Amino acid sequence: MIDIKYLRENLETLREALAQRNASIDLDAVVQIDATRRGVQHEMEQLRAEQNRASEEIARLKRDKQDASPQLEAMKSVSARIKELDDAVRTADAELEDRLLLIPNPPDASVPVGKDETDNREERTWGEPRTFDFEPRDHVDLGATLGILDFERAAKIAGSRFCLSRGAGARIERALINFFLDIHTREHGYEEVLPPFMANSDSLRGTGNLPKFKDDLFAIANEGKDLFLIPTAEVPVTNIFRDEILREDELPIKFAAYSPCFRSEAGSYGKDTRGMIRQHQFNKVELVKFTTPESSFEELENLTRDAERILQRLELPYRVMTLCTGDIAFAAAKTYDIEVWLPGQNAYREISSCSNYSDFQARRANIRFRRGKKPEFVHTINGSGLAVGRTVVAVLENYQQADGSVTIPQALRPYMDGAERIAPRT
RNA sequence: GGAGAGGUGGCCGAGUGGUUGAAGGCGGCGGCCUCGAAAGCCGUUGUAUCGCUUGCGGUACCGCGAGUUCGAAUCUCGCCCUCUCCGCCA
Repeated sequence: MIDIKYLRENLETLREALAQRNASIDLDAVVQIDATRRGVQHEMEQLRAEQNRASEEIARLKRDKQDASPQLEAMKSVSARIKELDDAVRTADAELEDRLLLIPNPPDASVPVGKDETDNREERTWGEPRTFDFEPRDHVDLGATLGILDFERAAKIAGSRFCLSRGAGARIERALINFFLDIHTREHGYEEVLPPFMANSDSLRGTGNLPKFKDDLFAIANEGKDLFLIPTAEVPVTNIFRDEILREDELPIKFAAYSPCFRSEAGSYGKDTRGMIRQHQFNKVELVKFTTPESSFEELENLTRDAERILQRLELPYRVMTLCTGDIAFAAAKTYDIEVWLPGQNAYREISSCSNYSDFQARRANIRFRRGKKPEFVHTINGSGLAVGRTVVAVLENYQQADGSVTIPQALRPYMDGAERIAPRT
């Protein structure tokens, strides 16, 4: 959430930043509501002060067994007026909050200005896309031949955009989860957490998924339940410290969490319908950091490198893109996308998105830390480390052989009972 | 799902209509004492917001929301959450 004080004092800067994001927000209306609210609130507080003084007077008179009825009579109208003003303040407060919750995070100055994904900037590439002496197949073909990915039966069970993994397909998914968590906890210093896979609306508001992106979520249908399936472990993990004040010497706090992720994909009809690139449910290991404001951009660099290292260990070629102002997500101040090479699509595809949210989520979720007298908002950073389903896709497509079998990456073999390849079912 | 108990400051824990932002304790910070430390003693120690601004003052906050009242941590109603017992259950 944007700081209302910042909005008041940097109106034109903010207007420009939001324009670069292609966001149309009526900032003047916000300023107007804020001014009205403060005016009414001030008037109300003056009256309350008067009421408090009178109350003390009345208490004193009663103690002394004196008549207080004139004071009581006089305060009746003051009390009524306070109630009116209080209602007005509440109304203005609610409207102000509604509007503030819909204002995106202004992009950091280092973010390239651009209108859409074509303006994203390539930061670096790693590895060489492999050249095939045969026509490489995509993971759907490979998965069918190998008998490890069954989309037809998944559709029977749950509908489109689900996958049923079998045998080595299920096994490699589990192997990757363990591999990711082991690297991040043993080598990168993250603490493993296993969070709830459902979260309430306060939590989703904290991370910025609500109120604006309700349609992207699956809500639990039970009557009266305020619960949603999490779209990413970022939601429960970021909310671990909601409404808490941390100590400076605890920071940075680094969590790695496995969770399934549930997304309605409401806005993506007809997009990536083939295979397991875009599913209603997928596994992911998420990295989440809580940092001081001055260290957050450095910590974003580190977190991105931590995610990249997984691809390096799996020897999968990738590139890192900085998202431009027009492509960056609602809550993020800066985002790097890591895109893995997929021979089946002859393209780089996103496998991790690493963002610095600055104090945007911390303000919404009220996550602070203390150094000196005043508590300050922390900065939050998170990124995939990595999306598991898409890693399966990348491994199958990059490690496929002419006979339809798939070699298992060296780093993964200890997690697969030493197996070296996945062979077609006979 | 049924029955009961309870939600107060960083933590524990008093308070049951009127100097209560809230006793007391713990913890934190500063000081005294000491060669140093511990113990002991003294002092200090919430958050948010508004207004004049080295500082000071106002207002709000005792799970959340509504109500009664001149005045609510305290009384009434609704909701949420936690704990204990029973039932069901991986």
